[in-house]
Amino acid sequence: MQKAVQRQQTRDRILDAAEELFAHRGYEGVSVRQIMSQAGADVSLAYYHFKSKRDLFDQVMLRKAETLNVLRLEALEALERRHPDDAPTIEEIIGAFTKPLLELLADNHEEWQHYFQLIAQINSSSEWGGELMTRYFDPLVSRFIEALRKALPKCSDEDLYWSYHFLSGALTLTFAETGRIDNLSGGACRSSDMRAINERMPAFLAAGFRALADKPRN
Amino acid sequence: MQKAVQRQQTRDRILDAAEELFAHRGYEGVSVRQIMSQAGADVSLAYYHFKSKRDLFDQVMLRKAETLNVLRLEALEALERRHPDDAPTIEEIIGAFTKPLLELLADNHEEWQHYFQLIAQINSSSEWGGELMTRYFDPLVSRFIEALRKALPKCSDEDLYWSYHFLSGALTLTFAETGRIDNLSGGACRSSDMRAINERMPAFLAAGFRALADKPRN
DNA sequence: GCGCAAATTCAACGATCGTTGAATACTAGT
DNA sequence: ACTAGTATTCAACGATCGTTGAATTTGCGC
Repeated sequence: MQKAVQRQQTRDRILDAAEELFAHRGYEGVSVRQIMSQAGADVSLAYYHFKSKRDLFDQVMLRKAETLNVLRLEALEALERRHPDDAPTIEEIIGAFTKPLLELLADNHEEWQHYFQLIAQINSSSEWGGELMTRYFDPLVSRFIEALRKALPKCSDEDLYWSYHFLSGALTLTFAETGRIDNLSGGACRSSDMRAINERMPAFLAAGFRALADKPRN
Repeated sequence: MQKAVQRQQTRDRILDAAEELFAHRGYEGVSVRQIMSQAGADVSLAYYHFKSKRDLFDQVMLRKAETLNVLRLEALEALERRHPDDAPTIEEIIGAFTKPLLELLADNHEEWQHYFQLIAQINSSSEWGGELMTRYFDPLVSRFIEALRKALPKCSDEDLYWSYHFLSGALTLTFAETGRIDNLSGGACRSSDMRAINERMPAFLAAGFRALADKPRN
């Protein structure tokens, strides 16, 4: 086996183990030793491939963030290409924002579920929420908000950003699949039912956007 | 000073310090030593008042959960008393769910902000999300869902629980005041602007509920 | 004011933490 | 086959972790 190939394989095994454990127990809840044990390698190998525990965490975040941003941008641009003159509906724009997530989960559920759980934790963290989410996802988010602004020309900036904020909360919680809804609904709903989510989330959120955009301000 | 009084004061000082630090850095991110240092007491005093670190955490959760559940239930029952025959609107029910939070923040912002940040982290945690939130809040949540079901008689259980799930995500993120929206909006919105939240969140979410309730299923 | 129990401090346990430098195994290029 | 450098392992550092038992201070009832 080529050495460069093996290096990348080891690196990925470490990142996979770190991703799963960080998603499950949080950054501080996992030790480098536990990660390397799950990766099947010596502790100090982590410090050969990464500068520190924090750097390892950042690389976990970065790895899939790029994939995610590319797919979401492609979905949005494809949608806009289908609407050269008029603006797409809010449902379609939100669909372009969520569809890539659903497809990634359909292809490789376990892997991406871990990542989405990680994002949900970061997003709700008062310590890292601002900095990390901004760094990795805000450029794309701003791009989506621009599309929404075009589709809702009467909507004020303030209403637009608050609407997106509500969307963000619903989205991250839903894709984290924490099992909350399973317990609460007594089995009527399942966190992992992506079809149910796809049928409901864009409609629910689009109606919210319109409610704020159309509502007269007092 | 009475001994029983001083005991309670010390206990509360420990709980306050733990609440703030847990909210900021998470359960694993804080050591008992740091908590007791902030509380201005010896480390081992934590184990005189509480069984373990985990027990201390549980007591932090429990303390305000009861206050919160009582206030929310009162708001809902007051609303239902005002509607002896007809059902309240969705906006009113959601308002009864969120209004107590806003009022608690208005009275004592810092204290309750810490608690809401803590809840947001728990709610997004795949490890504790199911168990802890269910234990402390599900009875009241079920009560609210009953009220919503009455106001939306045509809505299926599945749509109702998914709608509440989206509400839950939007709510916990919003009240955690992570500062995400401040960064993203470039200052147009502020996480701490409770008036802006009160004007928008019930309207946004109520529209979502109606969109799912009225939408014909395919 | 004395005694007793409750509240608090002191000192320390073994375990685990993140991290590092030196030693070893391996493999690609010659 | 030899070498050079890359990947991996070994052994250990000081710091900090959660927790505990014994010693000490404190304050109320008699």
